[in-house]
Amino acid sequence: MKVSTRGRYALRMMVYLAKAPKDEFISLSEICESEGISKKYLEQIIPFLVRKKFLSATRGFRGGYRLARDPSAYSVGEVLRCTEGTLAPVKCVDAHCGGRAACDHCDECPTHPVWRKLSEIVSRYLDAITIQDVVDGKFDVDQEILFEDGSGI
Amino acid sequence: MKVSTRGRYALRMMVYLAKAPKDEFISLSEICESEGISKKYLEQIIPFLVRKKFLSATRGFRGGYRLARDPSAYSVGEVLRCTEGTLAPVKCVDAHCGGRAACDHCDECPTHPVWRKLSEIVSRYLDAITIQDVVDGKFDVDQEILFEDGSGI
DNA sequence: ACTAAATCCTACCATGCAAATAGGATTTGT
DNA sequence: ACAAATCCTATTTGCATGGTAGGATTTAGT
Repeated sequence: MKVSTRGRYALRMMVYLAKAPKDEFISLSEICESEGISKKYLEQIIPFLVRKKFLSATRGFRGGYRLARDPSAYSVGEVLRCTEGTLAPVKCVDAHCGGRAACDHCDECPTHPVWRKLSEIVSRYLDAITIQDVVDGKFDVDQEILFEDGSGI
Repeated sequence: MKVSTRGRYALRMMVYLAKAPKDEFISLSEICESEGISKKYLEQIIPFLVRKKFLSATRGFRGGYRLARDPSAYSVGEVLRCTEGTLAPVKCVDAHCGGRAACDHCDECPTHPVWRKLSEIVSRYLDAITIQDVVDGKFDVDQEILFEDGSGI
């Protein structure tokens, strides 16, 4: 039930960039030194963020990275999903497999709804906070956002 | 961000036992056949549940396992914590390390509160549903239970 | 054109852990 | 004694995480 370093590093990087002056490209060396993350390793995580247009990059002299959008336009959830692949706590509730593929008896499995709800709760929380929120230290989310269907959880 | 088979198997086993006639000892063979789980593997997970008095066991002829308490007296959270070790999504919010040990700069880390809140949310949900709830197919939890501090999340 | 600073790309390695298997020792009711 | 079961301790296998290495490519400035 752990978030891997990929997702954690990615999030820290995005937050770091969000704090930098708007439109300024920050070199990977600076990010890694400040955050204490292996440059070679972060270098390996970044392409995912670039490919999804979360970051824009310039190469060459004075090159680096910056956020492609406003910090308030990223949810933490999408950043993590981008690097982790999924936020589902078990394979069989993963949207990628259409809710099956992993096991062929999800319908009868009494524990399946537990994981589905858990997945929902996790996603709702992480999708409700933005990179800007993290910068601002705001983590309390309105219950209305989390429970917009009005059906309890 | 995955729950391992240890936790999933343990939960399924507990639910299976909860459905069995009260006070009847069920052999591991029966459980494994019904649930389609490797006997040798589940045999390895069980000691944790026995040690924590979640299950009681009898050895020898006609031996087996049964729940030590009423199904409504177990939360899903404690079962998972027992087998998974922790439900914390990152080391640095793990209660075992007292909130540090993993990293030495949790105080300044802007992402730390995200993980702490996430951990809280996950725990609150899983601690609010019982094995009996799983048997009954009840997974909707009152918002009051999840947000008992009245402070949003 | 040259150079230095940077991203980009591809491959490789090492460690740990999940998941499962194996083989037997022990207990217990009949 | 026997059979059915739990208990115990190793061992194996595979894979993902986390990290390293080396170089190719791009770019700005001189």
